[in-house]
Amino acid sequence: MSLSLIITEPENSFSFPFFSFKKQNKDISTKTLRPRETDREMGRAPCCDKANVKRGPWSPEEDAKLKDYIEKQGTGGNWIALPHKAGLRRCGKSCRLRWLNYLRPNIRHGDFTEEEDNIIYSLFASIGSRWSVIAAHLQGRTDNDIKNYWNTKLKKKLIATMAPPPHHHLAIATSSSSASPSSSSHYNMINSLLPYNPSTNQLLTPHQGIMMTMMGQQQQLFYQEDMGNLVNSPNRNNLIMSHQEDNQEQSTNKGIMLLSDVRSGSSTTSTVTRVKMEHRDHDDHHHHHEEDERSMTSVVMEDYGMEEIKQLISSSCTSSNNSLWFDENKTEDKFMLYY
DNA sequence: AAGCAGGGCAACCGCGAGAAT
DNA sequence: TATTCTCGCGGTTGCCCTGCT
Repeated sequence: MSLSLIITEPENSFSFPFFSFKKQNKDISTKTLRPRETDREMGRAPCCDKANVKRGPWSPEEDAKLKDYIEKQGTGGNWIALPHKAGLRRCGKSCRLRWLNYLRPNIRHGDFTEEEDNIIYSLFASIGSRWSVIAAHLQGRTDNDIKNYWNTKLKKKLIATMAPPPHHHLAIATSSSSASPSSSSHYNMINSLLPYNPSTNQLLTPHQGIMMTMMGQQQQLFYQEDMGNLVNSPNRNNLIMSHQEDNQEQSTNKGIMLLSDVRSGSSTTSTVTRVKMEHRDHDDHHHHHEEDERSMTSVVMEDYGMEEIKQLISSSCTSSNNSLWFDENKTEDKFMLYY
């Protein structure tokens, strides 16, 4: 049994509908040359003279000064120099924050509508806590506002309206099944959860899925199985896909299929990974799955590109229990099939 | 009325990334 | 190419207000 699942990842970020994360730059060879390290060693000069700048709440006079200056002169593309020019004893970052979150025109505060709630739910489910992106979808709202609203109200609202998950959870970790490990990135997502509603034996909608993610409970163990690699080359436009004959009961045949691309020169390698769920209180299932993993066979599907694979899987989603999610915000050829 | 606890929110902090030099 | 500067982001902090005892 493997609790880790590695997804090949060609870009710098990766998001699932229920959690997202940024790829951290762990390249030691370049990291040692990064400005951050150099700055730290040398003692980075602060962006402003902390001793001579005012901190804390803004007074109406300061607000007026800042607003007046920006409306007349603009920011000039330099927030650091702005407070001096505007006659303010404030840090440039503080000015920027004040302007963006409070003073700029058409800002709205408080009284989030039901529609806005739903947008936040939906976007949080698909991209996670990228508040600036979420804010971009809500006219007049700032990322700070949404973040505060989420942390203080929406989260509680969700918890209050949804029952805690009784039995099932999906703990997902990353693992690699890539045929080209040199181009792979490994992500550790052990604490993340995938959506699944045990009472209906179905995966959850994005809205519902947030709840599971937020609960932070991992009462169940799940495992992943490798489904092999898809190889899609312009020169050899075949797909080689390992698959497994699944003769398990329908009730256990629930999970998530992850497809992701790794481009290497003219060819693209796509990793296919299926994550399945199991009942912790049924260890027999657990062993049964392990046996199944060994019975993988290979087939060749001619003339399928990534788009065709998507369509193929899409067209196979005839059951209402299935859903296919593409990452609308990313450009990678990556999607998930819930089944 | 005073003290305390919790919630809400504005502001701060530190970091990564990209632009500029 | 290496270094520095600046911006923008998300997480965190801390103040203030409100309600409860």
